[in-house]
Amino acid sequence: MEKPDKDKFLEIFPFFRKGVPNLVRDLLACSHYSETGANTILQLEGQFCASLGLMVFGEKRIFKVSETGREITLYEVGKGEVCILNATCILSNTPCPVNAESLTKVGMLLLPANYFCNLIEQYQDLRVYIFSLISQNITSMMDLIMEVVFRRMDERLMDYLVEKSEEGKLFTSRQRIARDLGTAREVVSRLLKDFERKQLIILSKDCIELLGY
Amino acid sequence: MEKPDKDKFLEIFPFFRKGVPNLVRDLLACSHYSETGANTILQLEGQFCASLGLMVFGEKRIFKVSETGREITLYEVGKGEVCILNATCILSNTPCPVNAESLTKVGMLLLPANYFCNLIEQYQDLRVYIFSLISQNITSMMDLIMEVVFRRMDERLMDYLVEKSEEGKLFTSRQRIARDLGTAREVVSRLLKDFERKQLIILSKDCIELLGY
DNA sequence: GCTTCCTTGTGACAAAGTCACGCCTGACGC
DNA sequence: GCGTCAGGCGTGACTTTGTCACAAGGAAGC
Repeated sequence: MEKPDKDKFLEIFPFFRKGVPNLVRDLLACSHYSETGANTILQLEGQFCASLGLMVFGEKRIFKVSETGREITLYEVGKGEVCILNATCILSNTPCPVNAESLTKVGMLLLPANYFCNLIEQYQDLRVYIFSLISQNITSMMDLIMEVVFRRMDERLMDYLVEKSEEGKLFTSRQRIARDLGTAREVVSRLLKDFERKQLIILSKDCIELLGY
Repeated sequence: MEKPDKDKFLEIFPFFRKGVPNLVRDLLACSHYSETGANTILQLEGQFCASLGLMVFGEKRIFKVSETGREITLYEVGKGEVCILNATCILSNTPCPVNAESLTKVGMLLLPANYFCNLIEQYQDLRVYIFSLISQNITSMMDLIMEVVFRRMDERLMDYLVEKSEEGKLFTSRQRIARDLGTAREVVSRLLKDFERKQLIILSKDCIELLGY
């Protein structure tokens, strides 16, 4: 795939349709296009962000790692989205507090940090866009805190299965599920077996099948 | 106490010293001053924020409540600070996702939502201020998630005791500690007794005394 | 064939949350 | 004085969750 033109860009980022056309022109003029394979580290905790990544296609996950190696996925960023921590780190000139990893092959428009700072000063539309992203993100952070502090793991796991499955089927390793939920692989295994015993799911090689589907 | 004048305001919010003087003038002109007693609910989850509260003195805590009644304190806001969720909710016109409660008697400058939106469009200094608040806050949310997901409660409790105590002494109920940490009262009791057994603290009526002090 | 890496299963144990119960104390009204 | 009521606290039993050590299986590469 090539760097998107203006029409293609507006198709992917429909938010900018309502704004002034110059913003899109400048965004495209200042950024360059880059693709990366699946399962590649895109950002390490503690590093400064060189540029803002506007996702053209694919998905990446934003996550934290504990000292003991356990992980938790904070959120995922997909087509037509921007990682809000990426934006705030650039705007506040602070190092990035999280890691990022591509889940699929990804294509991004990379807007260098200083251009992004200029554009956000210049265009009210862009400020509104970023603010709305921030508020959504903070709210989702709150929800995540609620999840991990107050909810039981079996509920969280079942929600995860329902959300991530397609047509009642999910082909994700327990390891990966544990990493997303912020728990241990053993816990996921245990709970999945409980679910099977309660006839909520069927476990077969590489596949978790939801019976309620 | 009365509504602060310009000098008093700059003493409390030194950030605005470097900015244009008109911003402070407008901030003061548009806001009114209000005081509230200790332990009073200032904001309920789900309600829209009528105005931005600039803390002149006192402290409030921002917290979440679970269905079962357990609580966790997300952060506290003190003199010279602004609650960032308050700001983002106004700017994104979304209902507030958290509760707020005064811990002491508090005095706030209340800047009505629409004035705040106007001022932030008008003054770059104010935008920079809010952005820096947001990035700090998001980072502190990340830290909180790391805490609750990855760290053990005894470590978190000991950190809490050290941070909150003055001259090695703390006069906080176990109930309140549990509410701050997002755990149950019984857990706090149990751990404090462990600490005492290990000769890390001395428990007496109403007081927790740190021995390492 | 072999090694290497990733994933999984298991049982035992430790840490943390839940629940039911009862005690104490201070505030309030009578 | 007295009763009562709410809030804080302590306890033990139990469940849920995280940790650890160990073993086994499968896929990929050589």
